[in-house]
Amino acid sequence: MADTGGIAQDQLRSIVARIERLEEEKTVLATDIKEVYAEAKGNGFDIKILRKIVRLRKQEQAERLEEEEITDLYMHALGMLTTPE
Amino acid sequence: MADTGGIAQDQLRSIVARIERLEEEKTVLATDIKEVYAEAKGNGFDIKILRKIVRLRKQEQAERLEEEEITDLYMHALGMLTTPE
Amino acid sequence: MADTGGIAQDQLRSIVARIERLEEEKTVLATDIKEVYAEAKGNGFDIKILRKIVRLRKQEQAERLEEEEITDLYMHALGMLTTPE
Amino acid sequence: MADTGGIAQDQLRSIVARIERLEEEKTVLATDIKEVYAEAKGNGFDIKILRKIVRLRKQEQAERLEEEEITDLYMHALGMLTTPE
DNA sequence: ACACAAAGTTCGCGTC
DNA sequence: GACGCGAACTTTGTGT
Repeated sequence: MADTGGIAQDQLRSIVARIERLEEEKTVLATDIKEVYAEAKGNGFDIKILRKIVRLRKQEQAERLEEEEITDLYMHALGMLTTPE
Repeated sequence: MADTGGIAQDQLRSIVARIERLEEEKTVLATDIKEVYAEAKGNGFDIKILRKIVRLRKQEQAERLEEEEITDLYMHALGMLTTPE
Repeated sequence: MADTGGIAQDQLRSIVARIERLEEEKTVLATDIKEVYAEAKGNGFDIKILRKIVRLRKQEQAERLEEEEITDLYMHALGMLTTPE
Repeated sequence: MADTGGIAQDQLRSIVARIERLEEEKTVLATDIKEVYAEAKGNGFDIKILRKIVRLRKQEQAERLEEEEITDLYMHALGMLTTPE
């Protein structure tokens, strides 16, 4: 990495390129999502409610995962498991 | 949409499913990006600096686009271009 | 606000002072919370689990509020209420 | 703590209650701070700049404390002070 | 103004 | 007991 004239620069370029590529794809998806909402609105759905439904479903899933986690945590605390794999 | 017993529900399901699918993909990309940063860190790069580089490049690109836009605008104003189709 | 030599400066001082005062109090509370965790650890409790319990309880409360909200939203959407007050 | 049927549960309840109480107060303060910013904005101040001012002042204070600490350290090392407190 | 997403900072733990 | 790592919390910026 101290070799600033050599391999490090190539590595840096590669890293930046990969990140930019991924971020670009992410932006595309964000756009797609917006379009779905817009289309739904065109079909008479209320975007605000749609967003809330999506959010609620995400929360419910998160809650489920969280509960599993805490169960695992307790089981470990009680010595019922040795290590998380 | 008032037809709550029929097609609207199917539509709603479809919309929510599409959004959730896209958001999931977006999450995957966010994870991938984090992994690239983590890998870079493992190779001795400073994540904070990497983020700054990426941010700067995005800004520069935005500025370049901005300039192109303004240039186009002027050229149109001067009658040097016809309207873009 | 353009009157930089006069009232605006006093206002600015007052604003900054109020914020700093509040942040100081906030920091004190954060310290207190840490101390409770530390004390609990001294009594054989697992900090990680404690944090998770607290988080979970907060989520559950948030979920309850969220559901009420969405209920209201639907009722409005169905024309059962006129305006949110 | 292994006495899950007895005192530990009371202790746990007490711990969680204390934390939740403190966090609630902390939330109130956070809200108050936001309100001060909002009010300032209403009086024509730029929130972003205000935040920067507050941040800078905090840094400066931290630096001052740091210097005092180092000074104390040196003075101790030179035997110019006895141990504090 | 509110909620979401991203970034930065801090904290707790395992290791040496 | 100090240091680094990984995770959690906080804060900042953005979009609706």
